[in-house]
Amino acid sequence: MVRAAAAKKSSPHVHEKRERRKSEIQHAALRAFRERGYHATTLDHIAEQLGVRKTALYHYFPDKDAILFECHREALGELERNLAEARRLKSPADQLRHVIEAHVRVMTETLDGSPLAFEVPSLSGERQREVVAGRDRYERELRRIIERGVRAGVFRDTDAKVAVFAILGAINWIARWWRPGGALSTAELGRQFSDHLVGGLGPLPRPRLVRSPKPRAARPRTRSKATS
Amino acid sequence: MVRAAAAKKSSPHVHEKRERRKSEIQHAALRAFRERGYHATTLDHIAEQLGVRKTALYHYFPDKDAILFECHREALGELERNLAEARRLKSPADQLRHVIEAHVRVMTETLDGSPLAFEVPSLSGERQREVVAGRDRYERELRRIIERGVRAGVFRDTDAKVAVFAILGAINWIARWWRPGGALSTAELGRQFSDHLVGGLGPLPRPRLVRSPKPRAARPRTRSKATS
DNA sequence: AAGAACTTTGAACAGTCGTTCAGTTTTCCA
DNA sequence: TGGAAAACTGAACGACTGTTCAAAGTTCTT
Repeated sequence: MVRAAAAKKSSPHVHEKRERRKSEIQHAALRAFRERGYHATTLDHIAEQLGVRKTALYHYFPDKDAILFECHREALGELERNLAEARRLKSPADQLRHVIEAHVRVMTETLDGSPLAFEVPSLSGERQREVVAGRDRYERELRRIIERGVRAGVFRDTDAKVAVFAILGAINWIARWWRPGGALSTAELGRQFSDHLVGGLGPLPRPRLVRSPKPRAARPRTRSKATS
Repeated sequence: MVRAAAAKKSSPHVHEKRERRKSEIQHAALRAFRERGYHATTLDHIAEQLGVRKTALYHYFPDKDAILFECHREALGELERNLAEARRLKSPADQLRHVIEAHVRVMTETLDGSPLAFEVPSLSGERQREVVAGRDRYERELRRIIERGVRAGVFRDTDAKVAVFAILGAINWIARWWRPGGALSTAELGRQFSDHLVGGLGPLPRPRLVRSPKPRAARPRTRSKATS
């Protein structure tokens, strides 16, 4: 115990170096997950990118799951930071715009285009619960922004839950087609996404063409309760 | 050879029954893939839902991959049929609206909410190539609709590629939160999606708030060439 | 009712991969 | 420079799971 305490404080920058290495491992893992997905990625794949045997990874993470978990923790942290920034803006439209553009930046720059969001179900037990809780917090906050926008009249009356899912789906899907070094800058991508996804919440410019003879009033008024 | 030919034509409705069973297997597989993803799904999981041992599946599909592949083929077929329907509509906005709503219907009703699109990389070799080719055809067609809308002035001048990715991302993500039996009808979900995603391509209702001092004209004019 | 065709089964195999661990190499500090 | 701490390795294990196959069970046809 005394030894452990002594070892812990022995040298601050040893611990720091270890953290840097952990981060390297995480990024190598993210790149591998992007190519093959979590389950199809072996520890050998990750280790190979680092010029190391897979057993070396166990000095930094207790198991494969933990690598994915740490990636999620970091990503969620960044997203929450974005939310905090957005809260300083006035209008719901600006807030939503900011969150979208910042989220796009996280997807492309921080996560290197990795499909982290796809791999939540790959986490097991307690870890999955924690990540899901964080994700739910984030989604709830986005929903609130939209609901305030609806109340303020800047957004069309819409199901906020569905709108948030549409927005996050579009963003998460970036992992499937965007690659670093593409012609499209992340800033421009973010801008186009926010134009598209925030703009789509505004009042409908044209009256919707009626496709069926049913009167529009017959449209059910239910608000969704999406299970899960 | 003669025997094989005779067996093939022996009875038409035997073949039909076999097809029905294949379809049952596919749907059981889809449900399993939804819960755990392709790689985390074992043949035992699929077989268990059918009250059968996993070896029985080999009478219908040569391997696990083939089950996923057949699901993809069917889904792509439906999507192409939707495109054909859309082509009969006049305006690009209506076409896009129709394709989106029909695609949402495929996601929820046909595919039972299964994340098929997530599992393209799980396919191997030749099969993956075929599915990717089909998907690319679909995406290209959507892009054309948007480009015509831009030329016609009903859509804002926007990068069609990015817009299509945003739309498909939102739709594919449905698999991650929608569950059969939810309060939201698939028709209503489709309508809200098309409102959101088509509406977002219209002219921006409000002038964009300038966040940085850089003049908007400085925005690069490049069209994206997303790698892959 | 009998035989053929179809369907399902149980056992077994083979390859993959996460994980453990004792020991070696490297790095760092006194 | 010597010794401790940290980083890494190689070998091996064990569980899982896709796949094969010969045989048993079932369904259908004549």
